[in-house]
This record gives sequence, structure tokens and C-alpha cells, in this order.
Amino acid sequence: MNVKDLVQPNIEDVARAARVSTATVSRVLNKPDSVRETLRTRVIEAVARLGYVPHAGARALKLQRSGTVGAIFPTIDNAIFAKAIDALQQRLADAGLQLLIATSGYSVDTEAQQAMNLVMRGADALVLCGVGQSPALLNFLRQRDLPVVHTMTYPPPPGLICVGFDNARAIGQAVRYLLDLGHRRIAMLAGITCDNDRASARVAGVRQALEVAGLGLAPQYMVERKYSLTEAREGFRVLMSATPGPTAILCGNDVLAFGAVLEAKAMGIAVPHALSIVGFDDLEMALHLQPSITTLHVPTKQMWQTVADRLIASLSNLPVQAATEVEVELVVRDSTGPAPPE
Amino acid sequence: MNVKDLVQPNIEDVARAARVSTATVSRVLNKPDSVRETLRTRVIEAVARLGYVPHAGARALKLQRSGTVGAIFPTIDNAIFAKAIDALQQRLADAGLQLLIATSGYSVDTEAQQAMNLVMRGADALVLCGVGQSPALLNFLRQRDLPVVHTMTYPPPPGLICVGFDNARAIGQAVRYLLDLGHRRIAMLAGITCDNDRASARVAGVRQALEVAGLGLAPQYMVERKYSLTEAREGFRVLMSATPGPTAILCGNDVLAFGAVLEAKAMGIAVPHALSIVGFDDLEMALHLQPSITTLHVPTKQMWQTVADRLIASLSNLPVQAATEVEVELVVRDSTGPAPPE
DNA sequence: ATGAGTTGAGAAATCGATTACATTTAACGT
DNA sequence: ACGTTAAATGTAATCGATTTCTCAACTCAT
Repeated sequence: MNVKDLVQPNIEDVARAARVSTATVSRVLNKPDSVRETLRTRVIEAVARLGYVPHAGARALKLQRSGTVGAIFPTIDNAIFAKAIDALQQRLADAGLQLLIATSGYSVDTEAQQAMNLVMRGADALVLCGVGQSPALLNFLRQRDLPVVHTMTYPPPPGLICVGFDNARAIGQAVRYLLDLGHRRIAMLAGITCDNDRASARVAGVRQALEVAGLGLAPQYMVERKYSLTEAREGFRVLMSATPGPTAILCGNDVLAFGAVLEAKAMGIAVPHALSIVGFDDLEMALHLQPSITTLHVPTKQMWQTVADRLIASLSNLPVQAATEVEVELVVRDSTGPAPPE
Repeated sequence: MNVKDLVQPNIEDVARAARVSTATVSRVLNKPDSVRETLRTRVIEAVARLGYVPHAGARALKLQRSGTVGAIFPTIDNAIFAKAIDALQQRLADAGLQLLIATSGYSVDTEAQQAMNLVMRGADALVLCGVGQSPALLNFLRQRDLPVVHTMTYPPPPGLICVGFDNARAIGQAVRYLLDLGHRRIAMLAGITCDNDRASARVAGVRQALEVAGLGLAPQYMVERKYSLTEAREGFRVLMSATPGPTAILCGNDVLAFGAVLEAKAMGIAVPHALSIVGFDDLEMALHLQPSITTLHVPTKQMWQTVADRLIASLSNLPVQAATEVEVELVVRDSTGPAPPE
């Protein structure tokens, strides 16, 4: 028992060592100004000497909040989410909040499970990607009255708090840009749309913009692949095997675009002279690859800082703007150009 | 109060709803076989109906463990760490453990702070990168008798548990390979070595291998830059401005190598004919870029699964192998070739 | 039908930190 | 020096889940 006490000192051990009550120790730690100097230094010294660290579980139990925010990402193996986590974590840390991260692997069931997990671990609020959660999960969260911020989509269904952008409208810009360049045979290398409302919205946005121009997205001009270079290259080859081949390809995100550009180079297809390629996200690499990639710039850092701000406001019981839109704009680089002559 | 009860039901609410004691509810949740069928179904039904989720804080308080493992990475904005997190998380999840992630931004002070944070949040064990932690932190962890696994380095100082590889020896392979190709003017584009024992070891490994060959690493052939494409390109230009310029460049990791290759292309330097470039890590992109990049392959997934296994063993009080080495091997691709004639 | 043995379920103590409330100490004016 | 008031500190109840200990109920052999 004596040994155990040494290993994990609790507030009582500190109190004893400083010859004060536990209440005083707690006060020194939480509102130092309410304790007189002499005792305060005694307590601080005892804390340091024993290596005391408050037990967050006990604290959460008593306070009914954990100072923790949970976020569920589809994956973290994608620079766009890595940046998101960085931005979110920093902003939350400034407000004294700790970020708990979980991944769903693009499955709504895993997402629901992870959400439960985070709630159980005491998350005071949650961040979710998109608005395509399982109804059971959304009900559960509503029932618990837990602050939730949805992201990466806009506008949200009524009742949801959301910071994001309109995926369909954003990619529509790119479609119109390609149409203006004279492209008519436009294909799409999309992400997996199942369980992913953002990927779906991007496809829908392409369809819609093409229809406005009296065109369509033929089945052989539409391929879905996972977000990896290998998958992208393979999907690209499938698209290029259509006859006639497309003169422009819109990609579901930059990873797919990188794969497309790299495979085009490997196949000896000149980009942009024979084929235009457009990405989505504007990862760092998009600027550096040769050719640099025309893509839709998402203000990731700003968006996720805003997400953090909404969370902080929610947790302070301040009024929160339900829907916030961020601007996505087309960045024209070297991977796109006029449609080749017939 | 009634409303509050509805929002966050506790075990007592469930017990009341199922007309049993709280002990029975707990038993149903933790060892279902010890409760008779009739009561068990009543409890399960009540749990589902109320949307009850056990309070992890209260549980941790009573059980004196949280089922949680903390990991501190320098950053997550680097595919190598993203992969690491994925592998670690999955393996831990299989064992019923939740991963808590924190980042240090390559600062030992932040690392120590985050470690405290994770300990406070109840982490039952910790994963740290390298062995360059602050002495204060190492003392604290030893004092608390907390299982810690160090990674990405080998061999560890006595007393530390570690899964990793010998950074100096690994990069030594690459140096000898370049020497064999006839290179004599070999430069290094290193990561920031301050507070980073892995980056330092890689530099030391290059120095050592060059000295064995009777060569050295001249100051103008050595540059440190952050792990970003923009920084890498700038650092590359600095190295190439030396006279005479190097014929081969070893990079601290693949991100730096990507930057070097991209800038070489932009500057019209032929790789590998005029200049050889070697990376470290073997990220997916290394294979796909043109030219593909010669690099040191780190078995990331395997390594991190082993880390998870060591953690799980520690937490089960099983004996744990103190030091485990994984193999790093040179993967020769298109970014390296014979030294150009004088 | 009775008692031994077995199984199932409840009552209550416990984990560590916080804080309302009670009590002590200090400060100050007269 | 004394009382009054304000500030500082202590006492003990509380948060929710687990588990030991205890007791009740049931099975089965005699």
C-alpha cells in the first residue's frame, strides 16, 4: 500500500505532505488566487515533489465534463485530414480542450461505434465529417443533447450545426471551366460514393453541371476508386480505355488527380495538351508536381479553426451560428488547357 | 432533474428501469454469463431503451485503469506517422484498447507536457518516438511505473523498451551504395536535428560511413530543413549552389527527397544522370513519382503492430522483450545511378 | 419434508477530485 | 483589547461504476 501510494499519489497524499486539506490542494490547482501565498507554495512544492497529476476520470465524474472533444475522420492517411487534425487540435488546445481522434474507415457503422466510444470516454462535444451519419447515431446524439459540429458539407439539413462548403457547387465551377475551354468529352474519376455524402455530392455536382450544358456523364466516363495512388492509376487506365477517350477528367480529390497525372505521364499522354486533369482539395503536392495540378482550393485551416470556434462556443453555452459556408475556389495550374482539336 | 436524468442515464436509472440492482446491471455489462437469462434480457432492453453508455471516468476511477494508450507523434502531417497511427490504432482496437493521440511539433518540452496530459487522462501506457525525451519526463514515467514503448530507434539505452531500427546503420547502406556507384561528392539534405534523435542519427550515420571511405561531409554539403516540399526545394538549391556541386544527395526522409527531385526537375538537372537522390521511409509516392525514388524502406505497418503487441503484453503483465529491431532495406529505383564522369 | 450445497442477486464501501457549507483565522476600527 | 466582518481553510457529501460480502432462493439427495 505504501508503495502504491508512491506510484500514483492522489490529492490526499499531497494534502498530507503539504499539511493542508484536500480542499486547499484542489483550490491551489484550480483557482490559485483564493489561497494564501504560504500555503500555496507549500502545496505546489508537494505536488512537484510527489509528481502528482490529477485524475481526469475523477475530475470528469465530479464536474460532469471532461474538457475533451471527439472527432471522427474517415481516415487520417490523407493529408487533408492530417491538416484538419493539426488545425483543430491547436485551436482547441488554446481553449484548454483536448482532442480525441477516431477513424471510421469510411463506414457509417464504424462511425456510429466510434462515436459511442468517444461519448463513453466523456467527450463533451463531437466533430463529424459530412451529414451522412446513421439515423440511430443522430438520434442518440440528439437525445443526449451533445454539441455536434458537422463539416465539409453545406448546406446542412435543418437542425444540424455545420461548417463546410457545397461540394456540388464547388466542382460545378471546374466543370464550367472545362466546358469553357471547349471540352465536351468529360469524365470523372470519383472516390467511393457509398457511405460518403461528400464524394456523392461531387459526382452529383458534375452530373448537374454537365446537364445544364446539355451533356451527360456516360457510364464509361465514370469510375469510382479508393483514395490511393495505385487505385487511381488503375481507374485512370479504365477511363482512358473508353472510345472515344475523354479529353478532360475531374477527380474526386487530389490523391486521385496525382494518380491520374502520374499514370498519364507513364502512358505517354500529354497533360494538358491531350488531356486535362482537375483535382479537389489543393494539397501541397498539387502545386509541386509537374505538371502542377489545377484543383479546387479548400481553405482547410480556416475551416477547421472555425469548427473549433463553433465547438468552443457551444461548450460555453454561447449562441452558435447553425451553418457556416467557406469558399472553395478553382486554382488554375498546368494540368488543364484547351480541348485538343478533333 | 428529471430532464437531466433522461439526458444522461446512469447505471441506477437502468437498474430502476429493469427492476434490478445496479450490481446486476454491471454484471450484465461486464460478465453476462453470471446473470440469468431473464434478468439479462431485461437489463439489455433497458440499456438500449434509455441509450445508456457507461461513464468511462467513473469506470477508470474504480478499476484504476482506463483501457487507453497514449501516443505522442512529432506531427501527423507526414504520411509515415499517419500510417503508424492507422496500424497502431487497429491493433490496439483488436485488444479492446483505445488510442489517444497527441503531437509534439518536434519539441521535447511540448512532448513532456503532452505526456503529462495523457497520463492525467488516464493512459495506461505510452508510446514515444525516439529516446530523446527530457530527463524529467523519463524520470516521471519511471516513477509512476508506467509502461512505455519507444520507437523508431535502435538500440535503446539500457532500461528502455524499444521497437525500431538503427537509423545510422540504415542510412549507411545508402552511403555505401552511392560510393560503390562511384560518387565522391556526396551531400546531405537533413531534417532538423535539434530535439530529434532520429534525424541526428541519420546525419551521424552519413558522416560515419563517409569517414570509413576516407571522405567527410563538408559544411557546404550539409543542410537542415523542415520536412516540407517548399523547404526541401529551397534547401536543395542551397546544396546545388556549392562549387563543385554534389553528384549525390542523401535526404533525411522522403518528403525532402520529393522536394529535391521536383526542384531538380524544375532546374533542369537530370536525375539520375547528373545527380543521384536517395530518400528515407519509402512512402507510397516514392514509387509513383517520375523518376521513382531510391529510398530506405521502413516496414512501418509491421513495426507499429509490434509496438502494439509490446504494449498489450506490458498491460497484461507478460514479460516483454526490451529491444526489438526491424529491418530497413535499401530499395533501388530510378533516382540513383553511377556518378557522372568528371 | 428437511438440510446441505449451489447459484443468483442485492447492499454498501470504494475509487479521486470538487465544492457547498461550516469553521477558523486575520484585519480593522474604535 | 475587543467585537465585527471578511478572508482563508477545513469537513464531508457527491459524482457513477464496480465488487466484496451477504443473504435469499433454488436444487437435490435423503
